[in-house]
Amino acid sequence: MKKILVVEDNIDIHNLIREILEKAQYQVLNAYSGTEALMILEKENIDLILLDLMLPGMTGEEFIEKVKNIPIIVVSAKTTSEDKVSVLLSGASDYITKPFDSSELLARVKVQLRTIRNSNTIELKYKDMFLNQNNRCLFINNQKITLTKTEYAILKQLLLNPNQVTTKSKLLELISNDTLDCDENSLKVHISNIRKKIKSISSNEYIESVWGIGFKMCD
Amino acid sequence: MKKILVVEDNIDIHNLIREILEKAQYQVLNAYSGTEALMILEKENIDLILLDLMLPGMTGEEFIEKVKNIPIIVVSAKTTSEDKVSVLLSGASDYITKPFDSSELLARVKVQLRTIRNSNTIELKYKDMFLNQNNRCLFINNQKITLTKTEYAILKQLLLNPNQVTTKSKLLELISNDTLDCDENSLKVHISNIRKKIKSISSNEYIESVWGIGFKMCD
DNA sequence: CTATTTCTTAACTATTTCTTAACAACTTTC
DNA sequence: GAAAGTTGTTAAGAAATAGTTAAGAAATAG
Repeated sequence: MKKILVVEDNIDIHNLIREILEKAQYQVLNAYSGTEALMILEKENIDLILLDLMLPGMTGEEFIEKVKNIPIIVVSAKTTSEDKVSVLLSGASDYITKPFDSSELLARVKVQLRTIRNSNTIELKYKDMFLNQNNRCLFINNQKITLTKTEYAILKQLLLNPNQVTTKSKLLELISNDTLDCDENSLKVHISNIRKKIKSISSNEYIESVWGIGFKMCD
Repeated sequence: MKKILVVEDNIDIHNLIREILEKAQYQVLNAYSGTEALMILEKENIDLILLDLMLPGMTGEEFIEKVKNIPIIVVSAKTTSEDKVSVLLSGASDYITKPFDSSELLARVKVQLRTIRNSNTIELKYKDMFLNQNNRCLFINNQKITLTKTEYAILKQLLLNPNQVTTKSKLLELISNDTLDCDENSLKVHISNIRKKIKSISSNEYIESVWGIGFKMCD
């Protein structure tokens, strides 16, 4: 799940951008000034910055020069070539003029996020559920759930075959660490624990039990 | 000197672009069709492609999909968002509409040429953490931490794959100097020592353990 | 060769995860 | 609708893994 920092002081435009990005399943962080944005950058690992040039307290160029190694897309009302050129040369990766088309914004966001370093996230997706196979975290509605090794193994199996029932014996085989020291009782507890974790952040049901057979992802 | 391949069948525009680029000290190679461009790509080591969409014989999208790992800036007369979006999503890195401003063209060319893949000064960064690869120093919040060889190797591995779990065995392999004289116990001590050093200057947590698997940089 | 730094080992503690077991709740069968 | 079978929940203790510390071995620098 990619983290995008939106730096824009106009509330309406800020909310518009956030809505577009969240609908496209990005995690959005918000800053309303350059200094606030810099503070967030210290604490969070941001994949991309969307920046309005006219900010209180600090110019866009000053901000851009302080940021290293994170792509910046400038979103600005200034349409002249001189503006674009100076921003691009000072370090921004792209420049979009307001008013912008949401699909073009998303396309340009994607371009920035598909660089070599960002291109290797393998995610299993089901409805609004994302299982990141690189860091073994589950995201639902952009909220992170940390899974144990066994819980991860179970969910991965279910998500790999979302429309099929996975039998209890198949799941048991999966989670039995080398030797077979694991019974059906244990599996029930794991399933229960996964559901409990999910329930803490979402009211939806995700794991459905198939009586006498096993489990599958809900339709 | 960077090599730029210009793919454009209109002679006048082609010459205009070539002039602009050559004046800016780039080496320009010329193709007047998609097939010709592909032939050149096989023989030359191209850093960037400027592509007109309307080509004889092959559509722009077809061409883009055949090119791997070379940034493409599309230069097109089509100005609609749909055109831009489809081209950007199919793999182009940027899109400029005709008529274009020469300084903007040059700025966007520069942006593409300064991407990670083209630069050799990869400063490893994570949140407010910088790993200097020349002198093996770690900077957090501008304060310097001196790392040992092994500590540096571990941190470098983690920083190269942010948000990914690096397995214990992978780390062990990394730090085992030639021969395998290093066990899991030792790794635990190194991690502990790195954390202790970091803790002396920052209250943030950086290295997170993933139970049963390995370690990763914190979210 | 000596002094210093770095690495490994080992013993121990702390923490997380897994299994067990008892029981409650629900389905199916007769 | 009672009995048998299956699933769900909870809590506690067992097992596995992680973290800390200190001391001596190994490597490196002077």
